[in-house]
Amino acid sequence: MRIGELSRRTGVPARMLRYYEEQGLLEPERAGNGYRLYGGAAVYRVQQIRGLLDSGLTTEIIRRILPFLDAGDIHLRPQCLTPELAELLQAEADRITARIDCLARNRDALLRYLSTVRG
Amino acid sequence: MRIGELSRRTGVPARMLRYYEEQGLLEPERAGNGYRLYGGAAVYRVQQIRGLLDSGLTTEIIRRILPFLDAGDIHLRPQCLTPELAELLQAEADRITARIDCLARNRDALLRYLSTVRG
DNA sequence: GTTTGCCTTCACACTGATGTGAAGGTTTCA
DNA sequence: TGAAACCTTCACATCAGTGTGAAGGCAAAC
Repeated sequence: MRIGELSRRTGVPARMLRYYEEQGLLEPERAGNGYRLYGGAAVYRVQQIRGLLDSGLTTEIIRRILPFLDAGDIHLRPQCLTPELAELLQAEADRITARIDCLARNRDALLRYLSTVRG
Repeated sequence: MRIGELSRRTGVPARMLRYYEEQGLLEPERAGNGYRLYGGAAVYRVQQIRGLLDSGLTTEIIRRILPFLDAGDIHLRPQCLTPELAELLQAEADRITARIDCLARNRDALLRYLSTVRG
């Protein structure tokens, strides 16, 4: 699909799809006329990017961990994982866990208040 | 305590503590000479603010939900909760849940990859 | 063949969170 | 009395993510 359809299907402005590409998060094919061409998987990919951005990750962090988030097959060879990279991924996972804990704690407090007051 | 000590104890630059105050997230007392004076609870409060900011909330959202996050007592009277406010709090709780789901999904994928490759 | 609706790149503006530093007041200590 | 270490306000800069629009190419439809 072209950029307009992807934009419509994800609700993300075409401007941002180009920006995410510039940041190395999307790599669409190009048609002969220069138009960007996205596969169906791009819809999920874009939603994933937006969710992570909205949860406080930067495009730089997302770019680094993105190859390992859908790791079905290709990256499974151990030589892809240098010790430094493993450490980075583990550190990011830990930061994400800290975010989850913080969010869960505060959301629960919010819901507790709501249910108490609502009676 | 004064701003320097709070900064030291939280690791947050004094500059940002003043900014959070400007945004309505902190309300320190003032000494006769104009110095800001924080109570001990400010340490936790600041860490809470930082955690939420790092998880994608804005100072504006934090300001709105903050009074209800520590709701031990004061705000428990139902007349504090207009239907509009309840809706807003519920909507924010839902957004937070969406963030948690997104983060957990991607963190789990990351950890799955790590444990597979590490063997 | 011109209009219409896509698409392209490029540039400039804005916003929120943050860094940096100037200019000056207060307290403490040598 | 003066230096050192606090504090104050104010202003200007930076950075990432986003909005907006200009100038122009391509393609389908009338």
